[in-house]
Amino acid sequence: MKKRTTLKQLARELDVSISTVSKALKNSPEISQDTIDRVKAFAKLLNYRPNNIALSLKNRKTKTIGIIIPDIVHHFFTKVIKGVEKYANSKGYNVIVGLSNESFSNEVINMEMLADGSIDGFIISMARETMQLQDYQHYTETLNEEIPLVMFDRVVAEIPCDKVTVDDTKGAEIAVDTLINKGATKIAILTTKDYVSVGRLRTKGYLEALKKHGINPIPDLILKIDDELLYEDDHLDVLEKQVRELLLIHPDVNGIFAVNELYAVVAMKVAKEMGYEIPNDLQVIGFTDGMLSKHATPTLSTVSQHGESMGAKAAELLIQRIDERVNDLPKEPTKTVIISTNLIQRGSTK
Amino acid sequence: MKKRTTLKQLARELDVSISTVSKALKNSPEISQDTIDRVKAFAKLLNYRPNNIALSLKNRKTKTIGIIIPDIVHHFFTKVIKGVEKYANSKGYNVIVGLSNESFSNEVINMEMLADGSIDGFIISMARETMQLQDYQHYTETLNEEIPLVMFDRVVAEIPCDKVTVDDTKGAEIAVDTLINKGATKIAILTTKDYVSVGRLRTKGYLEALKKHGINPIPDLILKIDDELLYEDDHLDVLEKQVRELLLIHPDVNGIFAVNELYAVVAMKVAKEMGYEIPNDLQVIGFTDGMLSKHATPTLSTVSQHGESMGAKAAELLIQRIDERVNDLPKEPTKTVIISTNLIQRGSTK
DNA sequence: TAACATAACTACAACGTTTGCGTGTTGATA
DNA sequence: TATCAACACGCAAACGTTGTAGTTATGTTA
Repeated sequence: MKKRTTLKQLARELDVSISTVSKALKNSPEISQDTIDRVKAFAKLLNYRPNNIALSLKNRKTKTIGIIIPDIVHHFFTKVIKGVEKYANSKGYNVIVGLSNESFSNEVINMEMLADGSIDGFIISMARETMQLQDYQHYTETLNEEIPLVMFDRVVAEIPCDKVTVDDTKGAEIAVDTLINKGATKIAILTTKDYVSVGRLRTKGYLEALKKHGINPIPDLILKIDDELLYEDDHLDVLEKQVRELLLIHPDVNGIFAVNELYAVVAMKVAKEMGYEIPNDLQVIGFTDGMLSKHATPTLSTVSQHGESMGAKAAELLIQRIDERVNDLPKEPTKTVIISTNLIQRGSTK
Repeated sequence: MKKRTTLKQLARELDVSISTVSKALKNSPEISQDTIDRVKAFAKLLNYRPNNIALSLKNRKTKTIGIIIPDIVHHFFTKVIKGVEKYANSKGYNVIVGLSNESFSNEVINMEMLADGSIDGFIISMARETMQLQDYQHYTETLNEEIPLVMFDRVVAEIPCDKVTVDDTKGAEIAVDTLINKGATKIAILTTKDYVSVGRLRTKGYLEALKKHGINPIPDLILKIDDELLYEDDHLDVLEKQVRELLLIHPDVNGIFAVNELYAVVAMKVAKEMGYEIPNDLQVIGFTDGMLSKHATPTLSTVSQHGESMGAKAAELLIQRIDERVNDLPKEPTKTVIISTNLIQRGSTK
């Protein structure tokens, strides 16, 4: 295997010491201009590039951050990665991606692989299974090892770390509020089981909006979907069936709020098949502004989560913590940044 | 900054040498069982984990591969990453992601950042700008430094490296063939400018299918869209307008083949607005099987690219090259693996 | 009891950097 | 002609590992 150019090689060939080469390349005043020029010229000739691994070892930092997400085939997470990447790159950091595939053990394994010194800190959104099991040991261990950790979107109060979330409750409330203001009187919600924090919070917002308008919630209209494997193709049928049943029993539903865009799009599809005119007979609002929302028919009104901003913010918080750690600065208390949502109105609402 | 447990610390506290600790942890026969047990117990107590950076430095390999893609907010690339990740992880590799955002300079910068020893090899899909400029110096340099490189999807013949592509021509041909067999007689194609290799190849397949059936291509029906910034929201209007014009001038078009799913979905939207019934008046087939295809109305028939397989294959090829390199094996000639496509028939065709 | 084998360690170099400090050579000063 | 800066550079340690080559004791054999 051909070895890359090293300081040692340059030193040998130029007949000076390694330190001289190193210093020359850094324009150290200790070195004569003459030598500096010679070294630099030769280094360029041999295409010398300092070895980052050696630097990482010496400096005890890798300038790399790890992001662990449940699923990359998911527009929202993809946006977050983009935000993380952008900010991180601007600060000279690289981003290493780990996928948990919603599995607890994958999450643990991935984190362990990276916690061997490969990264300076983590950005994480919990796997579904982790939320179910409520086993957060790997997070606390990471924190114990003083590896900074920032959670986003799917967070949990028990872990004392910086967090970036969306104001799920508020976003949902505004969505439902809008539905009501646009004339919807009987509004269903398509949400997830309660262990998914975002589902729970968005449901809360839904209920609050109803309450504000003096509407009594009807249990039948709250569809808590078991999203296990939902993004695997076949399992959407279950959702379709449930929506169909709901509309059969309550044909006068005229508003639907879905906690993600996929649910919303499926709901629209079923409703259209059943003869509903959207938005005239039935108005729909989703959550998360992805490809589907933009290109569904009709286009879907939705609560935008600003994934990219979330990613950038998470990266910012993390890098702050890393600096704090390496410079032995006093520890700031952990903070939770809430990225505000906004409602994008499109064709599925009046 | 708290430092992690190292061999040195263990050695000091156990009052043995560093080498003894290292060997004990590896069950070396040189070390007495007694000592092995003591060391291991203490190591576990202090939660010792070998420092990967130090290992990377020593072994001159990082067990990390870099993947550079034009855009992560793109279902296809996302699938590829997933495939790469899965395979790489199974071989003990981590994956570090760089985004070029379709920009040449970003691509170069990203590659340079990683070529400092941070990774053992690259998996790349070219940025659009790189294809336009046809400046491949950064690839050849990488190759010169003997850093293995595998290109996928957007590849170019000039670079002597392993490649993974889809049989774009064949896939397109089958799609158009199917359209014809299902009764379409006047078929338009929505494609990209020719510098995008996949666009060019798919157009070729389109032409071949027509030829096979003795249909004369009509230049008007070949829409080469400048996809600069296409995925930025506003710029879809341009596409819409062009499709609309096409259908106004040639209202008897009864088949559309689009080289990606977004074009297909937009075309369907425009056609529906203009009163076409899909698939009765007009049949549509796209390329790339993503979220949009599955959830459009009607659902979109499409040529599936098997992104995940492509990613896995690329990772496999790359890791082979890395092994070849570190073990100084004889160099195999470069190969190009073609992942076959298949047509998924859904609602947009009869 | 001298010679030697064996078990159980330890020392050291190396991977590629950076950096504080030491050192040898100039030329100028007293 | 001693003395002393200033200059230009080299040395060595450190980051955390691993593996090869010693180095001790102890025990065995002739």
